[in-house]
Amino acid sequence: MSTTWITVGTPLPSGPMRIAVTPAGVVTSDYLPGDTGASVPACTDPAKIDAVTGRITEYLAGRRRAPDLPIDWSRAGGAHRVVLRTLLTEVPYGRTITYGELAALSGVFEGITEPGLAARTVGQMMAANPVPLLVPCHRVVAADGIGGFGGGRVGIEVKRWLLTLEGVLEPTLDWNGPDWAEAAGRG
DNA sequence: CAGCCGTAGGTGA
DNA sequence: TCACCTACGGCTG
Repeated sequence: MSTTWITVGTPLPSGPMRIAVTPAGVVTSDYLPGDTGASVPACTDPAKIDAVTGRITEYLAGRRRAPDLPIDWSRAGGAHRVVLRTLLTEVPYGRTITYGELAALSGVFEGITEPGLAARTVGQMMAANPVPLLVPCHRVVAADGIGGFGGGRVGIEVKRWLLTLEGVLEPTLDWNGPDWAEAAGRG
């Protein structure tokens, strides 16, 4: 499977994102475009670059409710994939769900009775989400707060930024995204 | 209210 | 294949 990278500039606190695409769709996205090995070449297909760049840019500008890019699910299998797909299809823009609620909704943890175990496992799965942003793992929060996020210290800032974009959180003074009042319908 | 701990899936070597 | 590391949450002191 040929994989190529596309770097997309964003207003996120973490800076540009790195998106890996295959013929099937987006297989990996990463908020922190580290030097992930030289074996993967940059994408040179203008159509793909336009689609990926355009839709992510529009989503982050508040002009689109989801990136709506095709996802290559090959990096997530079994229960992991079920949970990610449940999140993608059941939790809409501007809504949040707790780790425990998503666990129950996915139906993957039927036999688990240990309190908190299913929720923690979902946290693991979110942390291992191969396509953050496309699968809105930022909408999954802890029962008693915002929960965590990958990518070190800047990670939680990215989560807060995305939740602010979707009108879940109120913007801070350094908010650099689209007009929140307009996006929230308070015009 | 602030820790502590159980438990299982992902990831890198 | 193995060891290590968590993006939680209920319970205890």
